[in-house]
Amino acid sequence: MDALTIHEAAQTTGWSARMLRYIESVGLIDAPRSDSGYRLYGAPELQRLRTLRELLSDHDIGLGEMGFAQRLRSDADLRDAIDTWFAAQPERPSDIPESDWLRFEQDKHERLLAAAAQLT
Amino acid sequence: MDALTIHEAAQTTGWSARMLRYIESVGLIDAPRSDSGYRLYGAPELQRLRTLRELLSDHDIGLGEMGFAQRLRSDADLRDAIDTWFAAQPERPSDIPESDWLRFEQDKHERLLAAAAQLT
DNA sequence: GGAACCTTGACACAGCCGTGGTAAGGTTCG
DNA sequence: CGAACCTTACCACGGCTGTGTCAAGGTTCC
Repeated sequence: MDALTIHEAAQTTGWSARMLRYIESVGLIDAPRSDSGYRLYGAPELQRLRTLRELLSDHDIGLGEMGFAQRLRSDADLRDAIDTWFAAQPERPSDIPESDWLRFEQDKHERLLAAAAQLT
Repeated sequence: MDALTIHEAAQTTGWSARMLRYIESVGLIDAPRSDSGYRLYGAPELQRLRTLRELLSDHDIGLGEMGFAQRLRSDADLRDAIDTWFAAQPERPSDIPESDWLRFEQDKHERLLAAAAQLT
């Protein structure tokens, strides 16, 4: 009983079956497959689907944006290029010094690392 | 001679005047204004416009994505929420351990901090 | 073996995005 | 003062996105 079929998963998560396939095609949530190729949604996938839905509506972003966020985290070159572009204006200093959020980011990553360590 | 008008800036950067205004509306590059409200593009703005163009074509992303990237760096809540969503699947361990890129990120931020320090 | 699922692939369609153009009005400058 | 700029605010339009639906075919199960 711990693996729902696509329509059942749709029902309990509030997505449509079509959207579940779409989400998979975007690369955000891949459901494991049965021997014959049926998608099987277990507890982790259902959880992610629900939190995804929350995340999108809470912050008013779309699947496209999430796809981009994912690309950002898998493509180091892109991440660096964008960071560099935003960081690079030594002239006209902005009202918020760049080093502030950099420091903040680093702190956050330390927090995430600590949290991740506690998961194992 | 160190401030170009919008059409001149368009000419030398390869954008259209229309796009320069659009880029500003997205919040990526705000040109300073003259007393009467004319946009004035100085060397820093021209530089950013050129590198922006490069960035977009090199990585095949659009202004919308850049806008989202900017939102990511200014909205700590959003950043944390997305990071948490991607990080949260202790079940089904992914092939690339999460802590790897976290560590990588932290290293990168240290590099960026060092680079920023050298700018001043 | 047939009903009720699942699969992929395609067509459809509203809505937003990038981009251009134009209109109505202010500014600069010869 | 008139030409040639600039401003904002709209309309237009092709293309991509999100979403639905349908078709053709495989799977499960009573």
